[in-house]
Amino acid sequence: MIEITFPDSSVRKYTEGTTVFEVAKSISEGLARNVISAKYNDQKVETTTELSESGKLVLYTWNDIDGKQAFWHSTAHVLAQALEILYPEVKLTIGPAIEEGFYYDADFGDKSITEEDLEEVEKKMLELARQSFEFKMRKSTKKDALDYYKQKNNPYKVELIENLEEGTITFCDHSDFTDLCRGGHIPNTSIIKSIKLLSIAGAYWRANKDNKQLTRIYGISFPKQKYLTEYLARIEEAKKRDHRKIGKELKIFAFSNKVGQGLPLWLPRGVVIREELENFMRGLQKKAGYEQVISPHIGSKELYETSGHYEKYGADSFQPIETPSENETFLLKPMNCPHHCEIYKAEKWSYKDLPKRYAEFGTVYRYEQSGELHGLTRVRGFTQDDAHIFCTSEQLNDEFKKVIDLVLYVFTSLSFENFKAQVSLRDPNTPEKYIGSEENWQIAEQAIINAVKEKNLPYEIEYGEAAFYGPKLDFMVRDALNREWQLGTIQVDYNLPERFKLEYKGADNEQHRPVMIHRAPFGSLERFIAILLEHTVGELPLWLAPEQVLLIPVSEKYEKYADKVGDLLKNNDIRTLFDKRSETVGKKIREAVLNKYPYVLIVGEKEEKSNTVSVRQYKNEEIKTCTIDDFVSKIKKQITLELSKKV
RNA sequence: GCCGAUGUAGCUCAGCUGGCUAGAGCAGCUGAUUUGUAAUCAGCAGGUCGUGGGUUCGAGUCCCUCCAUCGGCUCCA
Repeated sequence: MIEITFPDSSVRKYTEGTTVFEVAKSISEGLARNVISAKYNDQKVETTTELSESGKLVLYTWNDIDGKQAFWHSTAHVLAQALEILYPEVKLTIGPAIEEGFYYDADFGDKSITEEDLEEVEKKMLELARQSFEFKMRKSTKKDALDYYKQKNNPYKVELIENLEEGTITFCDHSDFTDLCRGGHIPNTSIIKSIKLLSIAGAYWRANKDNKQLTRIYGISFPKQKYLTEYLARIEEAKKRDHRKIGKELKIFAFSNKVGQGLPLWLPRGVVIREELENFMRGLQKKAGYEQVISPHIGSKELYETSGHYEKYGADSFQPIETPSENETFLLKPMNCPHHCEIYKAEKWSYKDLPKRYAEFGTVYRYEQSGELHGLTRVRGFTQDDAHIFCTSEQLNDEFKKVIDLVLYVFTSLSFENFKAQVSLRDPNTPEKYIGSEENWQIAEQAIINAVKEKNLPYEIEYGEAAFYGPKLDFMVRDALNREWQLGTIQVDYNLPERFKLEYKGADNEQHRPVMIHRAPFGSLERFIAILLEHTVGELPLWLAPEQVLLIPVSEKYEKYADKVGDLLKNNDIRTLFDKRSETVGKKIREAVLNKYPYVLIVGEKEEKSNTVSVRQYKNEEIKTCTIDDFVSKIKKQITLELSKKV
């Protein structure tokens, strides 16, 4: 007999060799029907796996992430099988489950697969799935495995196997198809009811661009047709809130081939949003003891040689700007920090002066690879809400926490709740990628971890994601299509102060080196606004709306009164638009709704007589009538409320 | 940069396997209408069919180049 412990810590006894499925059945028939995968002693197992020793068992159904992963990974096997049938020459590589769905990377040789071919593959997959093949794991010796793939002329699998330990090599069979696999499958193919192959992409073998590029086929599958329909509907819905679409519709930004790719043009309505956000940030920073500075868009090559950026990124950046004078070279600034270091150096400082906090909405230029550009979230010219804090080591922890508070305040004010903190540390295996001493790195990394812990911020640690000059804390947010983007960032830097020989006079009358904190709560205004547009579907809070009020007179006769109302609103700094066109009220309202104006005011005979306005709020068909003064104070109150959300 | 797809009017799109002067809706302009809470009517104008080359009697349609965009990969200060 063996003892099996379940997640609720209950223990049951079974005879040796009982399968996972039978265990599920002993609990309930329903569970047995739905169990599709399991973990035994933290190892992925199949439902057919026989349990031969006591241990901890976790059963998974479709509703568990691990269940879905097994489901999708199993579907990848079916995809591979279909590919082998339809393209006998194909060389299979790997096919894992991903966050949503699965992919399979394959080498099709000279043949190129297009999206039109996917339909046929999909059909074949469904045809195979319906035949209810069981997934069965089989052990193999290293030699047999190598022989099998050598005979199949598949160098990729051979490479994979060569890196595996003897005794750990398993295959998964279903139907007459077999694939090298470590396990984690559903019982059989028949529970895959619907499959959608989504797209084709190139992907390098082992994610190394020096290797051959393989064809990657992405797909997703479900145990019910209904789930696929819902999934596709959700994707469609997400596309509607894509900031590129909203930005065009609401005339917020544009791109022009003539100006250049990745260089956004801000339209007047977009500029209102930007300026409001900038003013908001300026206000917060002023309160928090920051000082605004301004630096030019270019800097001499020497500046970046001092900072170390030239050596590190010079070749992959916008190339140097030459002048009529010889030996005079400038670079477009890829970041503001070197300039701010020089601002710090413009004066001599005592420990009593620190921390110095220099803030600037600094526009920087980075030569991103063309394939990587993406709307406003990945561009070649953008404006950071940048600031650099120069402080003593003793002040570091405190300053870092203050910055976290600021970032959290900003996020909360804009109703971003779905973000996560990522602590980015060095990749311990490639120390040569980073500049600065080991000791300083350790101090900096510890400072971040301490601050995050003290703030009770949920976080995860990513090794190898640090900047080359220091570790960082990033705030990650997902876009409408579930892609993850970095917004706010806080970075500790011991290196630039060293390189620029920054100093302050300590209480001991000796010169000391300050610590530098880089931080940008928005990250960049471009990316922040992009995510904000998706987050709000373009329905911005009142304080950010490019136009807050649209005025519609019922007919020409009431334009005079409308003008009076408009003047009053404008005198109160309420952004007001007046629709004087000779169109019907119905049409004007329709357009106002499409443009997502927060308030529409309609004025006619009634209103003129009583000195009132008819108020129609966005997404609210209920019409309210109030005096102009009441309306003005209502708007002001709403904006104050929006801006004073508490963390 | 790499793999794959796409590119027709300001916007959204139609244009079958190559065949009259390339179409529609919205936006725009002109006129009529003076409107009470999601589209008033009529007329007009607007396109070197992304770019450059080629095949053909004939190219928006077929082939190649380049550019841009989209989905990924790689990269990311």
